[in-house]
Amino acid sequence: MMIGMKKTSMGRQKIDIKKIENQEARRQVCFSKRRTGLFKKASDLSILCGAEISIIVFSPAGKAFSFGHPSVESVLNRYIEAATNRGGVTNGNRGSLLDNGHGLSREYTNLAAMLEEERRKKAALEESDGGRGSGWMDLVNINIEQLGLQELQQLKKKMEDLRNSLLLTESRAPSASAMSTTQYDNM
Amino acid sequence: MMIGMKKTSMGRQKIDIKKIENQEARRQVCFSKRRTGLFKKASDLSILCGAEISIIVFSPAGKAFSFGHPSVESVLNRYIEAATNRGGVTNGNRGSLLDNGHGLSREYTNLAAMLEEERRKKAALEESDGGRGSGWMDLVNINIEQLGLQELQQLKKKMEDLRNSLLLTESRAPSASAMSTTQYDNM
DNA sequence: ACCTATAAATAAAG
DNA sequence: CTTTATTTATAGGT
Repeated sequence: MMIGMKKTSMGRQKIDIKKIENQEARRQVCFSKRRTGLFKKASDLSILCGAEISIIVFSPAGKAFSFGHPSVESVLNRYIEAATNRGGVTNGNRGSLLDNGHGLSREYTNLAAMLEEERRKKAALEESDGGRGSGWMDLVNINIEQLGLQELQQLKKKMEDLRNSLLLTESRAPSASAMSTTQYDNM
Repeated sequence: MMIGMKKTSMGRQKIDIKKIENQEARRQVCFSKRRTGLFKKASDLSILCGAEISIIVFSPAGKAFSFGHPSVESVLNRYIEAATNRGGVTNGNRGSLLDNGHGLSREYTNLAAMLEEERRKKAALEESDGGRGSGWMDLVNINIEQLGLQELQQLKKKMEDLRNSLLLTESRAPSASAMSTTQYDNM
């Protein structure tokens, strides 16, 4: 830089890592730039080290963006599988459902409680249906309290398989990295 | 820096973004450093902009690491919900199952096909069971081909709800950011 | 794990 | 979107 030349920019300023509030524009710009940077870093990491990565981001406005290598779905599948095979994950997040480190009886309790809760939800749902339902759903209505641990585990696996086939089916030809800017309607 | 002082480091070197091979140690170090950096960037973004973020990373060795704000599970739930409500997502990834942009009849076809496949899987599973099963699973055995679109959609939703309650239940008290280094056994 | 020199990301402004 | 000045991330070495 030449001596005596006036600065034409104040350059990058240091900012505190705390929520940007009451500056809609500044926050939006920051989000866009940093989301781009984050996805770039993820891409670099996956290429350099051959790591599999999935990132999902919701903007403050509620738009969803995602990055995945080889794909979001394949990584989520692998994660869910790993968690399932382990019987749970311990990831440091407070309130994580997939809470590991319990014995079988505890797992049984949790499973039964969860299914019980689901049964309540379903009942409420069908009630709100105003009795218009054809009743076919009752076919899935198992008397959960009667089931043993092994059966609960089988049901769990079955539901996981079903969910996988419905939502998270293995992706095909996932050899390259992919970036995406999926946008749902603002929610 | 003092004049005449010898450089004690060659500083950061420029590297190409291509897979590091045949240098196990270098790749491992790179992975650790960059994973840390990636999670830091994600944390900064979530704090600065109030964004919700979930990151799942599998190391080349197969270890899983995750970051989530407010939690991995809550963001995955929101993502799956958003995809479900839309009837699918369009995320640029090749082979994505949640492929949107089709009419209802096409969705029906896909759903029926998926459930059909699931039926086959289940049959195979029960066969490998050697007939030891108590048969309770048949209660869930619906004649899928007979169902209409609306019923398939209800079944889909039901299965999603069940899966959510089994694996991705809403996390409690997820007000703060969380970093985690979940480790499964190498796979 | 820690250090240093340099590459890369990015805040503010145009 | 582009430029610029500065902060931040990190490759290689110890």
